[in-house]
Amino acid sequence: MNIGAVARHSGVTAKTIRYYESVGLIAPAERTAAGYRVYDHRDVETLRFIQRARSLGFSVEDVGSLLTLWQDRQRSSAEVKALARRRVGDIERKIAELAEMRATLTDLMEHCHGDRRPDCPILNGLAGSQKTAV
Amino acid sequence: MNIGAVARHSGVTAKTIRYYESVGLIAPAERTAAGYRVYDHRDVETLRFIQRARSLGFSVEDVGSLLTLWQDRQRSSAEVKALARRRVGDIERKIAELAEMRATLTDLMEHCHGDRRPDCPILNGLAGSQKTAV
DNA sequence: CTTGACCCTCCAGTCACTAGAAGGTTTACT
DNA sequence: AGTAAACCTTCTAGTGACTGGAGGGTCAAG
Repeated sequence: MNIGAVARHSGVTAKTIRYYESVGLIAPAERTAAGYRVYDHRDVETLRFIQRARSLGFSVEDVGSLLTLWQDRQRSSAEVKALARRRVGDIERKIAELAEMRATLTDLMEHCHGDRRPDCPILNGLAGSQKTAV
Repeated sequence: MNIGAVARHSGVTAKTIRYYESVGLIAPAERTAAGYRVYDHRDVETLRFIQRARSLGFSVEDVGSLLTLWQDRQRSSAEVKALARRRVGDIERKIAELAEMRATLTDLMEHCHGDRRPDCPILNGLAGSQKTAV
């Protein structure tokens, strides 16, 4: 399988696959005489795994750890669970932060009539009034 | 006021102030004979404005628009409100996405006993089982 | 007159790709 | 055999929003 085929099957673009190889997330692929990278169905699975982990917000570095754990039959599931738990904590902090931003913004918006008049409480709020401080 | 003082008063680091100048977000500062940047209390206010807007997740480009609107005494509040509304939309999409990630991850975690046994539903889930697909 | 705190510019690195240039290979069709 | 399209290769550079560091100049106090 060439890189294009594996890209289609895994959902990871050819560019990104080369990138993953260059940063050591995946092992360098075998090559044909002409220098083309060759893959098999296990590589497709690995790339799918990577893609799902990335879509869950794991960093490429985290995915590296997960891959090692995935491929190591001896690993304890506690390690994986710990990694996942940290990740959930990160996600929750991020959500809380965004919710706070939204609250501040909607609060500012509620006081803005949003018409042609130049007086705008949103800008006043951004300019530093205490009552809307984050 | 030197850049260090304005940094302390505005909460934006000196590095970042220079960066903002370099990308045109703020006007180039006046200089002393020795080449030191000189600021006044209006610059501190502008930088505070920028920081608050950035902390609400506006991109530097958006902050540029907001700054223009802030400094334009003739502008309508409708423009500002539209920008804020788009931003709230962005935030909500982001929150929804993160909530989905969290749901998938906690779901996977609930089925992982987290002891020393290598059987781990998180990894199995990441490897592509349909029932935990995102 | 020296110490230390401050300032300057410029270059490189971060993260996770993505775009594009310049060129080689393979496949299908005529 | 020729050719055109679709593939592949490497390389460089760009994204956003900074951050770190090198290598140097300036200023105020003691």
